[in-house]
Amino acid sequence: MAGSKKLQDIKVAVDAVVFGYFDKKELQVLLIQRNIEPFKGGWALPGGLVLDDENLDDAVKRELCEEAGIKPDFLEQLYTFGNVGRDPRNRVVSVTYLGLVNPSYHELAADSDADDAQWFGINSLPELAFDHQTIIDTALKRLRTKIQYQPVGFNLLNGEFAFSELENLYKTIVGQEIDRRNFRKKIMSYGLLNETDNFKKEGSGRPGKMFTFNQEKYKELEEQGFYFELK
Amino acid sequence: MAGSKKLQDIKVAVDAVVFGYFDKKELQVLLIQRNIEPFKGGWALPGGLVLDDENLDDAVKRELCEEAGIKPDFLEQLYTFGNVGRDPRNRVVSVTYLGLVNPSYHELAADSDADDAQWFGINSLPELAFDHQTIIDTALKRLRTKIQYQPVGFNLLNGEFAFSELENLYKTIVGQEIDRRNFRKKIMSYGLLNETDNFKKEGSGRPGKMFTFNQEKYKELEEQGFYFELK
DNA sequence: GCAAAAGTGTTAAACCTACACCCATGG
DNA sequence: CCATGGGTGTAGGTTTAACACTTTTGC
Repeated sequence: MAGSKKLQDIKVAVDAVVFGYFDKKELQVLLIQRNIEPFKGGWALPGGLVLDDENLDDAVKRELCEEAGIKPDFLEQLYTFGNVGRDPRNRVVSVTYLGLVNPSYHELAADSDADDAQWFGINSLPELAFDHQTIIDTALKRLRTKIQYQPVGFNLLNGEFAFSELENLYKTIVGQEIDRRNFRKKIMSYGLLNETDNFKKEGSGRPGKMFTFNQEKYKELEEQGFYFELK
Repeated sequence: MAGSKKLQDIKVAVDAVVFGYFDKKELQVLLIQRNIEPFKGGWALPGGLVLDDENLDDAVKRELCEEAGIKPDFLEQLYTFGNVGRDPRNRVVSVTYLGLVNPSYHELAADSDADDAQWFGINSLPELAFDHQTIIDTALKRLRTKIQYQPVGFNLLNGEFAFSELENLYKTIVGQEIDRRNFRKKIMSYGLLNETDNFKKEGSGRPGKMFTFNQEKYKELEEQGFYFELK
């Protein structure tokens, strides 16, 4: 760390790309309508400046809570965007996060000042402020990769889910057909799903068994060098 | 981006973990001896504050050039460390990078103000300033993972290398024995190595053919959805 | 001719892929 | 009884893993 230059004038922000997966259609992204300039009235990722005495992780969590009443089930650092000129006002370096929430957040809470927060389908996003479209692209790419070697998909489902929901989720995220039988065999072979006594009731057709993901067992296996992997 | 709070007082720095691989032993990390407080006289990663009108990537490149006369063959963002208290003076958020250099950097340039830059074996690091040990740990972990699904190892070798050098590199980084025959078959099967007419002269035993890595072909294949992978 | 590293094939096991029919439910 | 989605097995091909001897060179 050198630095003998005048006074650095750079702001540090955090922004989050939070994905949700509701009603078996496309992935959704959480956006906030801006009520200040620049891009006033436009849509942007939730986020904001980091407080002086606040860790980065805490800052994102705070912003998500304040702006949308959301506590993601999964949240990890994505990438730091800091090019000159990405914010027209002054230099802002933004540490971005990738978040995943379960379907209980479909209806955004009426508590909090969340009235300008909204879910948008990944394929029908509005024009976005700053370089936020790039950030979303980066997040999507990461999610697509990550879901193939870490069991993060479960964070987008309810605690209890039918197998077909998992199937649809993977089809949606990876964006291609999967072989139902092979997929089930593979997932089941890891022994990470616990069968419950419940059955999926909504929808037509034969009701499917509900499963839960065994997080503890996964952690255990992981420590022994096990790698979740789909191909 | 909310922010109506007083004035944010956070500095933005970049730091780099640059790895080198020389004389077939352990991986080496580039460290700089600090000549200012805090940790004056101690060892730290190369890096420093970002200039107001400078992109993050440019900032790391500049610092590496200034502090050690090095231009890495491979350089990518690693992680952003920004916890309160990681710098005893004031709040510093550090965007860290992972860099790889080829063996021509073994002797650090006499140009530049590089006299306090030095290579340290990954297993014999001195006490490090700030949270730099954590950063190195993160970088090592990333390198170990990355080398298994992206051909980054070649950036640690000379343009022309013997197969055994590649072998040793993988053994060193992954930290376990590999089957020479299977490894060679696998690598060769990708058709990404060009045979040269040269032979390795140093060392005893039968001289090995020298190869070069075909970067162009790799880029091409990559665009067609090809994934380099070792297992 | 000895020590040191380079070069090379085969076989069994594991894993992946492709593929189609019957089952349980609600209407 | 029909429509809808749930649940299941097998065979062929590909990939991985394990394993040891011959070749070339310098000394």
